Amino acid sequence: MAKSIKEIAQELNVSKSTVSLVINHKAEQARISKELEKRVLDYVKKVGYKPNSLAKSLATGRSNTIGLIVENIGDSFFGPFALYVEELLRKKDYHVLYSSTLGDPQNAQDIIDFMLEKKVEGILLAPTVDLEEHQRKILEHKVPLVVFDRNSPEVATHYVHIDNGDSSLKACSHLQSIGCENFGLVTIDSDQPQMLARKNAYLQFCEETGMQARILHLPYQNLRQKGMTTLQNWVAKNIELDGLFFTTNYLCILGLKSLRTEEGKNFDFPLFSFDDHELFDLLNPKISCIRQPLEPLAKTCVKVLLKEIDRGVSSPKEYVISTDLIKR
Amino acid sequence: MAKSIKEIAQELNVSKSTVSLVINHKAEQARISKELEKRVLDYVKKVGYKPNSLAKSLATGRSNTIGLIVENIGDSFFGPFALYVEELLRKKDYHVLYSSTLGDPQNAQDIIDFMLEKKVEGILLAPTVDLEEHQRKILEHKVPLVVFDRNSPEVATHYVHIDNGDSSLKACSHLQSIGCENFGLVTIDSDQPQMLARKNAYLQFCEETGMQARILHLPYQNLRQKGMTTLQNWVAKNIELDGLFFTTNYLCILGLKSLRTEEGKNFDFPLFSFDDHELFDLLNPKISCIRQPLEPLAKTCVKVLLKEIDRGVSSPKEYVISTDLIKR
DNA sequence: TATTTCTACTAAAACGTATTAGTAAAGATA
DNA sequence: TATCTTTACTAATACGTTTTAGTAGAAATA
Repeated sequence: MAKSIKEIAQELNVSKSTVSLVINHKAEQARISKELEKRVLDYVKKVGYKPNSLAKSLATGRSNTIGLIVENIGDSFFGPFALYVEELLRKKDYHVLYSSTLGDPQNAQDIIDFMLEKKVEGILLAPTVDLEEHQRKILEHKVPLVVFDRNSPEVATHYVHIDNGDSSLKACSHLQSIGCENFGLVTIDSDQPQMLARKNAYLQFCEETGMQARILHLPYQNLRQKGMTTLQNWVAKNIELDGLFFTTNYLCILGLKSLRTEEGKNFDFPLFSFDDHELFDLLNPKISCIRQPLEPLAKTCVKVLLKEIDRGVSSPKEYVISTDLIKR
Repeated sequence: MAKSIKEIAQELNVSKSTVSLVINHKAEQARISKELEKRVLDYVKKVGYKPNSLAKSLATGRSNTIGLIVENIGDSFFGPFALYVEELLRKKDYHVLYSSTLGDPQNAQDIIDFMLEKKVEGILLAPTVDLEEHQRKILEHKVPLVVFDRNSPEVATHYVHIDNGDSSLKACSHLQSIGCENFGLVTIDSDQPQMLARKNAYLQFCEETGMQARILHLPYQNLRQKGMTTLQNWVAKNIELDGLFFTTNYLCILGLKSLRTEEGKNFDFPLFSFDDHELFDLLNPKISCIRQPLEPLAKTCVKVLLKEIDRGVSSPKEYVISTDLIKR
């Protein structure tokens, strides 16, 4: 059914080269006559020719595809982010090959290998732990790489991210401004730099204001199982708490769920989330948050990556996107 | 940097065939001696050979990739669904090429063409309007196709879906059982079969119970702009309403947002959503819903598609997944 | 010893495309 | 008319792999 250039050439009694040149709009430059050009074009249209892009990529060395590697395409940050990326790249005639690592380095390795084998022209990566070596591998293959959201400082790459420290300070100030004098921080037991930055800003705020720091580290592994009771116990123990600052939206959701569980013991202090969520403005009490502006984030990632692809790999830079404080 | 089989062969003073056969674990079958096999294997490992999967696919006709086409990878149904699909296929050594149509047939056409050109081995499609022709095209190319969630009845394909009518009846009965005697239906102005099925079940329920049918059709286009006020006016006009049944979760969210807007006029009747949402159990009043079991849905889609790929295209069948009624 | 069988490989073709060097025929130049 | 240009193409090679048919030499058979 699907005809190849070879077949078309035979059926038209011309050479493969002619057909290929015409199809790729190089008829003029190759001095193909207008008549023949039209004959080929018409026939190509008639039989509904579709190029085999594998062969094409093999011959040209270009795949017009970029890889997007995230932790979880199903979550409320990466999903919409991926959509923006796809939209932006569609306009530039690129396609996106996405994949989720689920935080598993083995998955990440497989995905990266797969993408390199597929000859993606560039990779957009939100790294999880222990990915330094893979990043190096990508760079060794001369494949442009842009890292976003998280970063492993040991490998120098282009890095697009929000200002975690500054945003975190904004959050603290907001909580203070609405009357919280003893709010705690709930974060994840992980040394991801963005998490550390958020925590450190909180600590800095404590130091500057003299507020006592109260920090809960929830386990990164099996958060679902242990997280809720740990949080409940912690809140029960620290009765002087009058506000909670969650360093991610999924932690905040977990907080909402666990603090609601014991019907009578509803908390009655403000919650603040780093990262927005579709329904935060519907909840009671309303959740204020830091919102990562997805579109600017995606735009910057795409712009930087495309530039790398166009002009070749350049020396790594950092790109900081500022966040919005959403008061509710 | 990246060596090819050809280079490796030269450097080892053997033929390309030998290297290829060894790499593909066909050394024994091709009577390559153990010693040579080891020599090749060692060298291949040493130089970190990675096959060029474009060339491989071109030669074998297999891409080990399947396409997943949804409306919006960023939404709370398709995102997590996609993750399940990816996980399931990863186990079978397949990779997923996803893409979002955003409901635009032109996008859909481009995406399908792209996927066919990339020689995906099968396609999983949640069709939007006017996709009949594309589905035909896919089938013409002899590419296995499984349609899910929505369906255009004009083209016969494998179709995995939930039982919309039955689920809708369950929803109605539930609302009745908790005391609603005059609940209305809020749906979308679209002739997608699954929406019609949900509506028709409601009508059937009305007929059987004698309840007066009250249906609001919100515009599919620019829902965001017009939806809220339309809904507000409708609810204000129909004062006898004592419950609302939304045919999708995004309509329910819209409902929550618009009915909350006028602070004083909070509604005080139950809402029911077709499709769950991560935060529905946190809202007040709690939202009961029909939940589409994502995992069984994904499992069935993948199973059917892989079977088609394995055994060749077979005559279309329907697969119905039953839903869960979540009472809150 | 002449023939067959086995061993351990390799040569060659194929997948479908892009690209560059080459060429035959016609036209222009001197 | 002999040479140079231009026109309008095509042949050949390359991309990196898989696969099948083939082959030289050794071993076994008769």
